[in-house]
Amino acid sequence: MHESLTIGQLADRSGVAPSALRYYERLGLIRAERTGGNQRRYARTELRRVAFVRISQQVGIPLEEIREALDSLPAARTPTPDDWTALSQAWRERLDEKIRLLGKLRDDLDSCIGCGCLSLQRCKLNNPDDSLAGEGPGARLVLPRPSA
Amino acid sequence: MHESLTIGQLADRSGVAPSALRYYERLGLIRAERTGGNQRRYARTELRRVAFVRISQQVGIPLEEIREALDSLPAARTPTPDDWTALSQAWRERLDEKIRLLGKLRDDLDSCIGCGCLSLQRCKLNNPDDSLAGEGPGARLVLPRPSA
DNA sequence: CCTTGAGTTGAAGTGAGCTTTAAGTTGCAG
DNA sequence: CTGCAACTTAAAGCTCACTTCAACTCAAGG
Repeated sequence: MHESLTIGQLADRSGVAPSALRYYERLGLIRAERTGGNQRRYARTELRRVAFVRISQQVGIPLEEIREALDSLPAARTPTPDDWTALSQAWRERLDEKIRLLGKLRDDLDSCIGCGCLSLQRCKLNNPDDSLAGEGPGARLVLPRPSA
Repeated sequence: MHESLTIGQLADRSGVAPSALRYYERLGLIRAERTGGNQRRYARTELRRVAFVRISQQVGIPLEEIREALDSLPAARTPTPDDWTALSQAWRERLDEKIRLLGKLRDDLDSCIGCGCLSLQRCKLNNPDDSLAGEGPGARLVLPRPSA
């Protein structure tokens, strides 16, 4: 038991529930071999994939986009650290941008809340170009969402 | 027509859909008077409440918590700028914390993705104490969510 | 061999935050 | 006073990211 992991072991090691792991597999985020009895067996490298998924979620990236990113990893060989680093580079830019926007929100917060402006429309806090928008789930047309 | 606003006018000015405004009202986030014909009429100060709701959402605060915060505003008189500033102070702390955590995530990202660690459990990126967790919607036990 | 815990599936449920729909009422411009 | 856009409601629908359930099957220790 150190070549491959059962779903329970992967769950314990990753901190992600088995049901979530099965869900991720359905979405194509991770993959598993099967035993003769149809049970999942995970290569240890899947642990890294799961880690990447969780980190990406914390950056506020939806699973579908994470899947697209993971699809860019070489399928033939086991991804090298360099592959992973390349992948995380784009995320890092999003992270930087998010941090920048939150900083702006913070700087604007007191002045805008305390000011006389009653219009979100003109308010710099609601400027679409500066929006932190377009994050998560839910059924909306255009609007922002909470995030990590 | 500059004493009170119709729902359409508030929607236009706030950038929030009428359906969302009605939803906010059901949750107790905003209030409206009614005309003889049962249509909503909003005081201009409601614009500020809507602004506060949207800003708070960008900070990653769920509507229920936003409601609790808004409930702390004086009901009797129209809230002063000072009232709003006091209210936003707590949010500002959350914002600072969020920014700090995202910064840490960013600093750890390359090193952890590039490193040999395969365990989210021990990895500083997944340390519960450092978690960006507990954000948004969805049915989960413990886990983080995307955010602004 | 037998029991028991761990794993399997598909389908349905959950929760946040809305939107959409249906069926009707109001308000104001012409 | 008529016509039409804007409003009203309750209920149902939607997305995301999962969890829970029911009904099994598998794997391994005693």
